[in-house]
Amino acid sequence: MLLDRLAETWTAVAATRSRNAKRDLLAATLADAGPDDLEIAVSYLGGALRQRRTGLGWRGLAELPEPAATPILTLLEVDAAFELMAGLSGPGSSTRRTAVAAELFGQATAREQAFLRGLVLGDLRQGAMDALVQEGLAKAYAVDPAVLRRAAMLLSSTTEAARLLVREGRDALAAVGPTVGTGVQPMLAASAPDPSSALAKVGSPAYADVKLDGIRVQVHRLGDEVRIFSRSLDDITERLPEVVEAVRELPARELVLDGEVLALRQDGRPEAFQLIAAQAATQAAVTQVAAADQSAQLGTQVPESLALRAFFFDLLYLDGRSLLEAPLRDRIAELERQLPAELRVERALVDTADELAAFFDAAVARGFEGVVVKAPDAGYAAGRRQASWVKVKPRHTFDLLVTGVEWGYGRRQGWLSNIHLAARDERTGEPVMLGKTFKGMTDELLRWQTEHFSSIATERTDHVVTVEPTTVVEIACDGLQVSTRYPGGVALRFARVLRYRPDKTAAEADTLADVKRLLGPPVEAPDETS
DNA sequence: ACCAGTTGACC
DNA sequence: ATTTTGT
DNA sequence: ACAAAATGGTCAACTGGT
Repeated sequence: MLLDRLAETWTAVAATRSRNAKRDLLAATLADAGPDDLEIAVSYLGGALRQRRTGLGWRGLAELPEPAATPILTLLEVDAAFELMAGLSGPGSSTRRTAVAAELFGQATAREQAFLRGLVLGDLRQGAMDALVQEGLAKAYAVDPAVLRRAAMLLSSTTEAARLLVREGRDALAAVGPTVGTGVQPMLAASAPDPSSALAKVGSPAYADVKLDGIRVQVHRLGDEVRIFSRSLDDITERLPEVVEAVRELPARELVLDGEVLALRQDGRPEAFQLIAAQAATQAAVTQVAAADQSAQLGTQVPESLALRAFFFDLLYLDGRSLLEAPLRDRIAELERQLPAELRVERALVDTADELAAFFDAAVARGFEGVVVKAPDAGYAAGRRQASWVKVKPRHTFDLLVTGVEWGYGRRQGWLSNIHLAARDERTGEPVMLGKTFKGMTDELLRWQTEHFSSIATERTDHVVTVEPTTVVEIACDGLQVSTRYPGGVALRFARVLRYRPDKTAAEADTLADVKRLLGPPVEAPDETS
């Protein structure tokens, strides 16, 4: 199949808002793809290359060669080119990658170049992604969409489901079960603003799990072989040797566990997410030892490595038996039989909103992120964000100044969208930037912002309109994080707009000191000798 | 030996 | 990650 | 009820250049 066929489909899919029409367009193209093309077509129409990383990004695509006049590229050729780029590493690889990319894009027509660009950047904007491609594929092959979706979730991707479907047929799809060693799409949680609405969504009684702010992991064990997958099903086994060891010591031979990895301090409170994530992103212990040796010789400091531990909250597979369809209460019972308490997330079974609120308050007081409220009867809905799991986190609010706004893209084109947020410096009164947000804005608010901020603009560039720092906006966030980018040394985490405060003047906005109170009482500064 | 820019992954 | 919009 | 888009911040790895 020619790449042009997918580029054409992409244009057509983007042109309609009807999901059914999108599905039919996708189905027509997928029905025409041969067995060798199907996986690539499924992946590309879903907006993704088959390679997880190619080393190409927006910078690498900044200058493209003249487009070709006629389409000649085949899917196999394109996939091979990206495969080549993905495999390049070491000195000279960057130059080589640029050359390969230039050759590929030089053979592409203008429309194909735009399509490829969207694939590389994950920026297709056609109003259809993985889920709609599944529907299209199901229609093209006349299989039950629910069967296809389930297979995709259990096989880790729609591409894998497509491969199985085209090679082994419909029956093989229906027979798919969870397999030790193949990542299952993790179940996600909906969210609620407070404990009582969470309980209202889930129903009672409900389980309340302490929500840990770390790295989501799915751990597979088959005998001595242990594999750890991240939320996106990346294999991160090499980065978490302590977790491998802990799981190897369990009595069960075959396991698929769902949990969170983090580090606790001496006092039992969790380390900051930033430290945990940094540790988890660091390659194998061998490298760390080497780095420590090296820095010892140089007399420099290497940050002390954190002891990462896994805390599990679900069990999906045990010794030949899938537990995906089993109700949570049964999965929990089995989890408690198989794992010692030190490896489990703390949880309670609650009946009332008051009990839940007390559990939530206690968890937050101990430094944890919040709670996840779960329906005892629900099965494990792989890959879905259902009301059977609902997370709740404390919400903090500040009144901040808007110092600038950025022009939006895509459906926000032509509107001033992303706003720059600042607190007042308590001494000088000058705004200190703490981050940006585009969240919480309705279309109506976007219209208002565009008009309002245009009227108080002091400076304009291509992307950013600087404004007089007089507008006060009420912002919600999950907390603060240490920042080297922003001058106050902190940035807002998950900031979103609640409402504008036309009733407040700039002088009434919160100060940097007000915001920093969220960090808790200031820590004794260690003696800094250099 | 170190720095800066880019990419990719986590939340 | 969160939120809004549209089917 | 679900899917998609729009865009946030941080960190480590990697590469090329000084």
